Parts: sequence; structure tokens; C-alpha cells
Amino acid sequence: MYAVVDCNNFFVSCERVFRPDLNRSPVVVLSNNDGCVISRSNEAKRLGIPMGAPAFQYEELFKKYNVRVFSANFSLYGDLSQRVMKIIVESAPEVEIYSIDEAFIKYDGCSFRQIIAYTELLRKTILKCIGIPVSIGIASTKTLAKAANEMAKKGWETKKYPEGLYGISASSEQQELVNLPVADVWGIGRKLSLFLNKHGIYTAAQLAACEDEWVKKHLTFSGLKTVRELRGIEAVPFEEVYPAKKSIISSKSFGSPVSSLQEMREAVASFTSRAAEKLREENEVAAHIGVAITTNFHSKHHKQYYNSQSLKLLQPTAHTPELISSAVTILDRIYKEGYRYKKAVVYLFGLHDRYSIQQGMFENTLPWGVLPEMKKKNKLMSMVDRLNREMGSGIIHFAREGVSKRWYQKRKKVSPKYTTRWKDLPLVR
DNA sequence: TCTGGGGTCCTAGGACCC
DNA sequence: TCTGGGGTCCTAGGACCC
Repeated sequence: MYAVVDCNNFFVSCERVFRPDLNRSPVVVLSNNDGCVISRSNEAKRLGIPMGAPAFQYEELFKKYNVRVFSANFSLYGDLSQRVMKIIVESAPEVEIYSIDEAFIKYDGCSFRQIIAYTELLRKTILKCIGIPVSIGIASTKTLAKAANEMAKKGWETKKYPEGLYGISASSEQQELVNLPVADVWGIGRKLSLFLNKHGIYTAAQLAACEDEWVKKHLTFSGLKTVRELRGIEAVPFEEVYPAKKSIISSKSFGSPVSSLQEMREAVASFTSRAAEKLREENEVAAHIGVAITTNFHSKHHKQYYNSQSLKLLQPTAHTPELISSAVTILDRIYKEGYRYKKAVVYLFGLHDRYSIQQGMFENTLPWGVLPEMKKKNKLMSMVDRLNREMGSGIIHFAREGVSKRWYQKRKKVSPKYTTRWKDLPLVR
């Protein structure tokens, strides 16, 4: 059996840990650039603020109902996430950390009753030690556990299970799915649920009853996996070990539109530098790099442009200057004069373990006393990373990133880094 | 005027190889 | 006049997730 532990309204709950005075107020957290609503308290949901709502469109409503608004504070959320995960990992032998606010637990050889008891205790422990409320769903596959979690969140038959918990036992699977809208199934998004509705499929139970051939044809192989899981057949593997990343992305919308090539180059260089940092944190090297640029697609008054390109690097690398050179080369190819650019994306893919790459053919022909190129580059990069880590991120950066950073973003209402910066530590009087 | 960021998996088509 | 079959790699794009 599987249990999935999901933090309720996670980012909002994190803010409330240090602001218990907001426990009954509507609270929202905004994305980078203070753009969209990415987390909502139940009170905010009841006010009709949708997920992903553009903040500027809701300013009046925020004011009217005294909605408390926070800019995203990922240092705080990341730290509290680690604390929650630590408790989960210590509570069970097999845990898969699935996202910042979610983890799967695999229970072997336990009865349904036992699992209910374990997870009830776990829920109470997380609430008491960290202050984050969680919902837990229990079932025989990961997809069914996610379905149970939906039911726990919606408070179905609360008398049957302890608060915040819901279980789907093996004998009642198909019966439980009758009331679950197909759009709420894990793996069925907006497009697919519209398609399914058009074909008369509205509930998870109906989807589970579809023929394999039909599903494979219209919902692809991943859709078939979802359907099998709904029938109680494991098709989505449990992954306890953290798998190596396959791609790394660094992308940001600009605080204000950018038109000059020089500024675009600086932005792309900065994003590349950030991506390369993440690459080195993962101990990986990239074989390919890509760049995409786009204008503001919401704007009706300006001409639109989007373009992207990628290239294969001569040799897989995690060396920032090489990556910046390639990224800027791509940018120069796709950039067009006369547009107001809103966003740039740099992505690294074809990632390998850094220790498994081949040296270049001529690396060893350097004169004695000179370090092979790769070694020199690695040394330089680890020094840059160390300085930024120990003295504050951004203490040292690459000249091509420029100094104006006019594309920098707004974050007007960010809360203190309560748990990760000494001077932000809360005081108790 | 203002609309996020970071990932995964799957498919399809074209170029190329033998 | 007649023009195969089985691969790989690359790139782009679309769906999904949190």
C-alpha cells in the first residue's frame, strides 16, 4: 500500500508558521515578479481567487477583503520542506520525496488499519513539530493514493477516517472512483479532461473502464499507465532514490520589457550562469544548451515574437564561460530587432555525471607544469561557487552578465528568511 | 502597465546510416 | 519501368506535474 502526504496550501502554510495571527485571514502567495497567485489559503479560495490568477487583476478584491499578500520566499519554503520531509523519512522505511510539498510512503506487510494509525500519528507529528498541516491519502497504487488524497482534502465522509486522512481499501476501489471527477485524476490535465468529457467520460470510474487500445491511441502510453493504476495495477514506479536530473532550466520574466541586444545578452548570460551553478550542484555536465526568447503574449498592442534554438556543445561541460559563449551565440541567431522582449529561457540538457565524461583528445598534450584545461576550469568554477556560497550569492559574477540588470524582478512583499538567515531570526520576547 | 518557474515523459518527423 | 527495411540521433512541440 501507498500513502501520499501532501502539505495543505503549502506556501501559505509556511508564511503562517511565523505569522499565526493570519491563521483565519485570507492569504495568498505570489509567483516571482509578483505576477500570479501560486498559493491560496482556504479563505482566499472561498473568495473565488483562482490558482494562477494575475495579481494585478485582483488588487481591488485583495483590498476589499483584506487579503494578506506575500511575494514568494523560496528560501523559507525550501527549508520548511526539508524539515517536513525529515520527519516523514524518519517515520517510515521507504519514502519517495516527490516535490517540495509531497512525499509517497510505501508500506509493505502492514494492514490497512495499521497504516491508518501510522499516518494519523505522522500527521499529528508534522503539525506539532513544524506547524504545517498535511493531508494523507492511502491506497494500493500511487494514482489511487493521490485520488484518496483529493478525497481527504475535500473532507469526504470525515467520520470514517481521522481528520485529514482518507483511505481506499482494495475491495472498494471502483466504488470510490464513481464520485471522483476525471479532471481530478493525477495525470489527467486540462486538455485531456476536456477530450474525455467530449467522449462522455466524466468520472475516474468511467476512465478506469475504458478499453486499453482506445486509451493508448488517444491518451498515449502515459494515459494507459494512469488507467492501469486506477484499476489497482501498479504502473507508476516507486522511486526511493533521487534520480539524476535530465534537464536544468533557468528562466525569468523581466521586470520591464527589454529591447536591446546588449541587455538581452546580459540577461541570457545571467540565466546561463545560474543554470551552470545548478548543474555543478548536481555534479553533472551538459552536452546541449538551448535558448528561447519571447515577447509578452498577453499584450494586444505590440507585435509578438517567439524563437528558440539549441546546439550540441563540442564537449559536455559545466564551465560557465563556455556555456555563456554558446548561449549568446544562440541568442544572436534568434534575436530580432524591434520587439519588446518579456522573457528569456536557458536550458541545459543531455546531462551526464561529471565524473564519467571523456577528456578531449588534446587535453594531455599540454606542456609540463600546466594543468590540463579541464582541471583548471573545474578549479575556477568551484572557487566561484564557494565564494558565492560562503559570502552571499552574487558576490562574484561574470562580466558578460553586466551590471545594470534592468530586467531584474519585483518582489515587494517578501517575508523575512526566518530560518535561513541569522538577522531574520524571529525574536521571542 | 502589470500574467511564474522548474521539471518529466511522449510523439513525430527529418536526416542519416547500413 | 521498377525504388526496402531497420535502425539511431536530433529537434521541436505538446501534454502533464508541482
